[in-house]
Amino acid sequence: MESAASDHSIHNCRSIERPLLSPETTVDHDHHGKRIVDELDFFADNKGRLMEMRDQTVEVREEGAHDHHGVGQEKQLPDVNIGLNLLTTYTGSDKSSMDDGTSSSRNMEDKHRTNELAVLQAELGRMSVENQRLRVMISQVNNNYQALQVQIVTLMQRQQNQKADHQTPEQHQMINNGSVVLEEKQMMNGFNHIVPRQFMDMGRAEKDELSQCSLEGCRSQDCSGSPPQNDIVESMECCKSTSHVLHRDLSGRISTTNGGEDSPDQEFQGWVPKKVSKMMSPRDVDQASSETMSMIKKARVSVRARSDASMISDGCQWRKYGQKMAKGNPCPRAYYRCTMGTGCPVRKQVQRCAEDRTILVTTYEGHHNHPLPPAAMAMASTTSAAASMLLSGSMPSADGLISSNSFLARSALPNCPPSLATLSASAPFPTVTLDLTRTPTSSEMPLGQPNQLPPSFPQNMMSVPQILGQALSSQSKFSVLDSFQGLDSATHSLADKVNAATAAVTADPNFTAALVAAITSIIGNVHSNNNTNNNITTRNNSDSNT
DNA sequence: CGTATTTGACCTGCGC
DNA sequence: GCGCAGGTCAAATACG
Repeated sequence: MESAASDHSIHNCRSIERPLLSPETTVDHDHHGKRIVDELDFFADNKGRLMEMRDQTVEVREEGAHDHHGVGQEKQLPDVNIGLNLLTTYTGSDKSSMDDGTSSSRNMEDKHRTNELAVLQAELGRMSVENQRLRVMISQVNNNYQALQVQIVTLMQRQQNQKADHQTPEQHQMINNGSVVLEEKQMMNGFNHIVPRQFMDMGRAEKDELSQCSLEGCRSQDCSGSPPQNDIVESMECCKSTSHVLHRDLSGRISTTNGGEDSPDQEFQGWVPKKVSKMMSPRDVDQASSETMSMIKKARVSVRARSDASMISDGCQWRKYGQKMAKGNPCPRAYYRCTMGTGCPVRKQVQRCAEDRTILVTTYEGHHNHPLPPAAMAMASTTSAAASMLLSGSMPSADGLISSNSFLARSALPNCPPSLATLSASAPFPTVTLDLTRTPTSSEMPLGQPNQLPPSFPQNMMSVPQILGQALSSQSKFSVLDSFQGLDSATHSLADKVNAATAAVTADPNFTAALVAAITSIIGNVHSNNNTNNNITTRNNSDSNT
């Protein structure tokens, strides 16, 4: 009976999706030759704007550089210069041959153009100053971030030393095992590179640490049935084990003794086969579930966007592994997993809104354990930061439990309009919802930014990096820090600077996409390109040299 | 033939 | 304990 209804519903929904798969619809092929059916390119508009902005930024910087040397405008502004020379030549050499009547009018025209030129020059000068100010701000942000990073590394090393001093005999035995020693070495070798990623993936790191622990637990205790992991997974797990130290120490919550180290919660094992969890003893499972599920929730980031496409393109490769009818929604929910990295734990659910089927709801869960292409960096960093923020806010601090709702609402997304980003810590999973189907009102726009976004979808998508950049790249990260460490003053001042920089950036929508994407990339992937923040300037410098 | 998708079955958690 | 719903698995199928 129900199945008949479900089938009917499925059929109905397919009738919605089928046209998208019809020959006249776009069936895309990415560079890997894999088929991507009718995706909405989430950052296509953004990318285009990024390219535009890059060019514009280069121009501004060139002008600004000349401006600082006090050089005249003729060299630096060839376009304007051409007009000026033409005017000068024209009014000078041909003046005698000109009719008197036309001559006076041309003089007026020349004066008018000269005034226009002066206005333009003043505008350029103002833009140059603004540009310089933004560069200084970004530089300050980067410096402060690096300083914090150093503190984190120092803290991690200190805690790791303490951990080594207090290792249980079991752990000593594990480390004496050859493979584990190798992992430890790899971990330490990649230490400096891992830190920023861990910093971003703190929320997931907690899950990952558990998966790592569960795997190690299998190796050390039930090695007989443990399936061999490939090298990639091994190395990734090494990274996770480092984050394990970081997060446990910072949160001060996860027990370092006996079963806590081996908590085999299947919920956090990424794509480890179920066989692994089944090999856990019931005692371990119980202990793990009691320890982890009581304090950890699965953080999710949900994005609502209007789209006729069956899936939004976020730069990652996804493989569909299931589809299910959800209660209360006639449209089926599709389940995807990331296939860009081996054993990547990231999943996403795609479902159309029951009330408005033009709205596509994409829910991300987990953090990528592999390098991401630039196109995927923005969304991945966003979801990572949002999930981390959510977990950090819902996790207890040293002073006690932080109310996730109030804490997050006030500190995590202070610049994000409530209508665009909402936080929910309700069961079963805490979720950040970014509603891209709405346009913020002027009163909702952060930092007094005027509402310049028409409600049409492509324009609306421009709000994504704004929201993400403001709310997640800056604020959420610091809220994570605040909840973990006693770096309040430093981080608050840093947050203030980021706020100021963000305010300056968002004041000019033309800069928003490029700068926010850059900042997001910096925060999300500092370890791989620690000078990414300088890329804006260095690249422009190199461009200006060419 | 290899890979991706589909889809029914199965597992798990939760409420009653 | 039972049923429901969400989530995942894996064999079957489709596709290039």
